[in-house]
Amino acid sequence: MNQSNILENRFPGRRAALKREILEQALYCFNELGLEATTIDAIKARCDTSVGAIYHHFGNKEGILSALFFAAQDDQRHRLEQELAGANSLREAVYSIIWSYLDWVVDNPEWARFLYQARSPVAKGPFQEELTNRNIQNYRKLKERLISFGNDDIKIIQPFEMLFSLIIGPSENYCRAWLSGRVKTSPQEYRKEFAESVWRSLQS
Amino acid sequence: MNQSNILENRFPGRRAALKREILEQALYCFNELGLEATTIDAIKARCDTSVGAIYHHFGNKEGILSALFFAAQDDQRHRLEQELAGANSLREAVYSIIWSYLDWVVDNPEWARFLYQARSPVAKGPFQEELTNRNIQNYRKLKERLISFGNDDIKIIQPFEMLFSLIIGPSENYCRAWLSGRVKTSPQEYRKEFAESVWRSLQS
DNA sequence: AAACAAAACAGAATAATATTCTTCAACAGA
DNA sequence: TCTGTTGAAGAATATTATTCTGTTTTGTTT
Repeated sequence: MNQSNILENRFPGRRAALKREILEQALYCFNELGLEATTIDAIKARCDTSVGAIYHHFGNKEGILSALFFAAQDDQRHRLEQELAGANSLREAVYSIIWSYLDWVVDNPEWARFLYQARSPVAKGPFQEELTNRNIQNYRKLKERLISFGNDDIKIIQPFEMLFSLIIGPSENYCRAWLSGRVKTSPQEYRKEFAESVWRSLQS
Repeated sequence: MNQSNILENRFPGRRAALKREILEQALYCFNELGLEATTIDAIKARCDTSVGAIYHHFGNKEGILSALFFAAQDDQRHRLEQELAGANSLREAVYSIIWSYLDWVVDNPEWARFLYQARSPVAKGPFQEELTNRNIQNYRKLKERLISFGNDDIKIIQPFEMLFSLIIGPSENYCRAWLSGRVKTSPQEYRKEFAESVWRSLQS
């Protein structure tokens, strides 16, 4: 049972019920068994439907993968934009990015886990271009938002392409470790420390 | 053609020639086509051998994947240990970790690319336990090495499990972006900036 | 060198899995 | 009600992974 409503937001209505069900069970299978080890048959069995229905909705296995991936990514980005909208300085913006990221992962661990492992396959599959476009788009928007605050209150010495890695890198690495069980403490416990550390790292 | 000798180090000698060849071509296929899209037949065709030979050497597709993965990981760790051995302070140690990481990725881009995308599958497959053990081992060793310098010259406020993410997170994120083509500038150009930024982030 | 055992290799046969195709049912709009 | 469109089922097919059996090469022992 998924407490979040990522699927309901993206595929609303009664008629999409089976579509959502397939995606939900596929998400479970992918996370539990791994991408390659998950068979259409396994998904079919878990939601008690037919191969015909699955292929009707998604075309092929990659279609399921991509649908899940983009749903998750959009939800994550949506959260980011909400948080970022309230920021009134570069410092607040950096904090927003980090906190919204950590919060989202903690709120949607299964989706986050999937997002990490599905990126490479999606990046190579038939949705390659769509993914690239989205990334460029998101990247540009974020850049403009950050630049909008100006550099006055603090000198940001790093080039921009590096800046993004400095901001999100530590949180991302920790979340991966947490989702894989390598570390036990919830990322949320370190919210403050992550944001402050990053902010320190940005001072010239 | 691979200029590095990761394979020759790990599977030396004349008799392992085909084994190395299979791995090299498999690496190429996995990176080019993706893990799932790579078929045994495609690998077979590229090194002009038989399915029998492939299965004799690796058991199954996951066997190939895992052999490549552990070869790469060991080489990367080896480089880290070499660099780390020369460090005389916590500051130098942090620099060593970051620099050896960036250098290794730049020297072995194909291997690095593979390492990122193969982690999840290997972590779930039959070598799950071996991977976990190695990680625990490496993690412990690194921790002890860092602790050996003492906290005297600088206060490290973060808990240790978080510390590792602060050190390697930014570099890792940037390398992923670089290997996927999202950013163009070589990680090596930012060697200094990455290390200095991280060191700043660690000051209390 | 001859004999033997073990490993390397080849390729046909089989099994597992993804995908297509044909058919029928539910449903929305005229 | 009729009609075209979408949803769904499951048998049939195609693709791919894996097994199995036999042959060759290699290394070792006598």
